[in-house]
Amino acid sequence: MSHLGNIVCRISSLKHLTQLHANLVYNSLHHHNYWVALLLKHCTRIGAPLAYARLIFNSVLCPNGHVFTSMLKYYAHLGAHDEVVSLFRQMQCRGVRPGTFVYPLLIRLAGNAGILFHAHVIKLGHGLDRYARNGIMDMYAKCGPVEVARELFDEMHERTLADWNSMISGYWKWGNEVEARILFDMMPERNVITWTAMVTGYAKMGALKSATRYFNEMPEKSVVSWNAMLSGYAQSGFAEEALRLFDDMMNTGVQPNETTWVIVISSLSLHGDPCLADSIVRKIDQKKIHLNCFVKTALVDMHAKCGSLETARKFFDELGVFRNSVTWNAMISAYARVGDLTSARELFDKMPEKNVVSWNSMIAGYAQNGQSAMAIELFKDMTTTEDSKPDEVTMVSVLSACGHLGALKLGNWAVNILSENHINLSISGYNSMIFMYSRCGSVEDAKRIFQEMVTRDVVSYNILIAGFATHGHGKEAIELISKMKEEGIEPDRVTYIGVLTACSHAGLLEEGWKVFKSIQVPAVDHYACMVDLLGRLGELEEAKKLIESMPMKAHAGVYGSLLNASRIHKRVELGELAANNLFELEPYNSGNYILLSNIYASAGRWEDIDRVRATMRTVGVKKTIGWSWVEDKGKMHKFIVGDRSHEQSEGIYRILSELGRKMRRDGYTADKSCVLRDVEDEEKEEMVGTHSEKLAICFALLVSEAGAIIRVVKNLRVCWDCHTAIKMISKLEQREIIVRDNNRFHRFSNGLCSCKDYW
DNA sequence: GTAGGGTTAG
Repeated sequence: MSHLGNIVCRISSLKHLTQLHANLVYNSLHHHNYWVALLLKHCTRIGAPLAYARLIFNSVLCPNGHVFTSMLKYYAHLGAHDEVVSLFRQMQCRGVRPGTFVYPLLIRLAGNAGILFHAHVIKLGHGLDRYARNGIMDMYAKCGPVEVARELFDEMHERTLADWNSMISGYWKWGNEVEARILFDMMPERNVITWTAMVTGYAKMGALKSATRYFNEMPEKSVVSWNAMLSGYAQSGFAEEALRLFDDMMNTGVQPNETTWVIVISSLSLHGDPCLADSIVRKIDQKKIHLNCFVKTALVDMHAKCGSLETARKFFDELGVFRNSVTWNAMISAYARVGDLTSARELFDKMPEKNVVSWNSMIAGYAQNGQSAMAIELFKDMTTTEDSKPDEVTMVSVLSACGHLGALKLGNWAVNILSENHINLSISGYNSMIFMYSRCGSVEDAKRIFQEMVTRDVVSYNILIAGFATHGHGKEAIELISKMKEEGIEPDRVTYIGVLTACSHAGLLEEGWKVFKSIQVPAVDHYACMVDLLGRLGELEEAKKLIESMPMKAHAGVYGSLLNASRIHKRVELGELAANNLFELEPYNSGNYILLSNIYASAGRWEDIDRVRATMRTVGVKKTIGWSWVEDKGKMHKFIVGDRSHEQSEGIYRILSELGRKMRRDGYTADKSCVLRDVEDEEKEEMVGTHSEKLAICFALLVSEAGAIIRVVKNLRVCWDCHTAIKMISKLEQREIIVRDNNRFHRFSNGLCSCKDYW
């Protein structure tokens, strides 16, 4: 027995626990209530896996109150509410009556199931026990309705300190700062828990000044108080302040506990400095601190964010059965962040119990790495599973993916899901809706959502301004600057990029200059926008002068604008100048070679085009593939040049040749200056050619209802030849065709296009 | 045996 006692004292891992268990089995003690209860207690403490705890529990024949209680605690600790309820019922069936202390425990840990227990407690006549009474009140304070908790509180003849504290933390939980403070001020006496609750409350709402005031005023501080203050800084993103406070804490002589380490490590993840991360790892090693799964998970995240993925993975693998869902999620999002979607998906599929965050991480991973269609696909899987319901974060990714695709029907479907699931939106939720609508070509809806918002931030404005810019609404974009200033929101770098782009697309030269001059310290991007604006309108000398006057080095965007302007105005020498700079700055961007070739083509300098082609071959740069896509019945259909892989290809090409005949009849000839075309064997094709946007439009003509608006998205610029062709199609077919290319909308109807910036 | 602090996703 004393041998067993020694083992029990040393239990700090699953290995020790299994040793003890094996020992008990050897001594035939594993049926005994005493030992089973003890084993289960340790299971809870070290977070042993569910299957193992169940094995231990099931080995006892007649569990007594202690065993049941230990198992209940284990389930409650896991947050397995259903198991708690069913085990409690089992306990009643077996006629095991637990001591009164079980009730507050269950009520506290069982969350919403607590109401069930409330009834039981009353029935069993424990209603007046002060622990049970506090437990019930605390349950209502935490799970709501908090008013019921207040009723119980008011009914009490004498209140303990714990009752006051429960009530205060209840109010904080529901964001009621006023009531929390009133109670705090009314209290006859306070303890460290009361003070800490106030610090936590203010820290969680981001009111760090108030939090600090209470923290400094409190008569005594515990580790928990320090942790509350630390996490306040960490949660608000003030990593450096948190680390400074941690130093203060160490100097005061307070021993950090595991929670402290979790907070400190997560602050370091925020900070992202590998050196600091290393130093904390060394400190932990030196102090031989016991690392629980929370600390290890924090370490996984920290290494992923500022060390290396390999180290993170090593910690992840080492955790083995101690991994919880957060550990998995941290690792999944680590892979997703760096774009390693294969590894992320592998873990995601392997993960035993996924929660919302798992889904969100994976969906966001796809959405942020240009895999919008996959993001939506995965979201559809999510809606068919029982385990997790989408939340705001999910929908932000989904809406953003719909926006990138330009899938309006899918976007509307996502908006419906928002209301069906009663998902409340914060500013970023509304922002993603504005983004979706404006990228899907529906500026009116984007504007409507923007106006509906009660509070907006700089991002809301920037998204709407960018939306106006892509639609060529220059004046409206400019107006938003003064509107945001009236609202007390300062325009930032991105705001001005949007407004200047809008001026450029709308041809507003004077207004653009005025905006540019109002920027206090213009960045390179602002110069690039200005060069674009001047260049498009033919002020090429002025544009060149502006580049020469720049206080900083010009980047590719600046020369890109100049090159594009040279193409528009057929200025060979200026184009060569811009192109040569670009070939140095970004030798692998094929677009620059194409633009230069087009300039040569317009001047009839065909041998120079061959030279550009040769350079491309030497450098090894391949022409970027252009693709277009169209939404039909919630599905995206994607086309590349000369695509014949679509199942309705036959119909598409039939429409294409019919259109070709009609257009030739009306005097259409393919533009020869459109050299280095997508298709190599151009002669073989029917007149309209096979550019992807034309195929996409023909597909839409084939499947959509007569008169419906056709929406096509293209990843590159719509070429001049296509632009002409689509104008003719819109007139011939009497259809409105909206094409979004990489930065603007073209709205074709009755032979005209809305864009004012296309030459 | 009551009340306060922790890791992941946009």
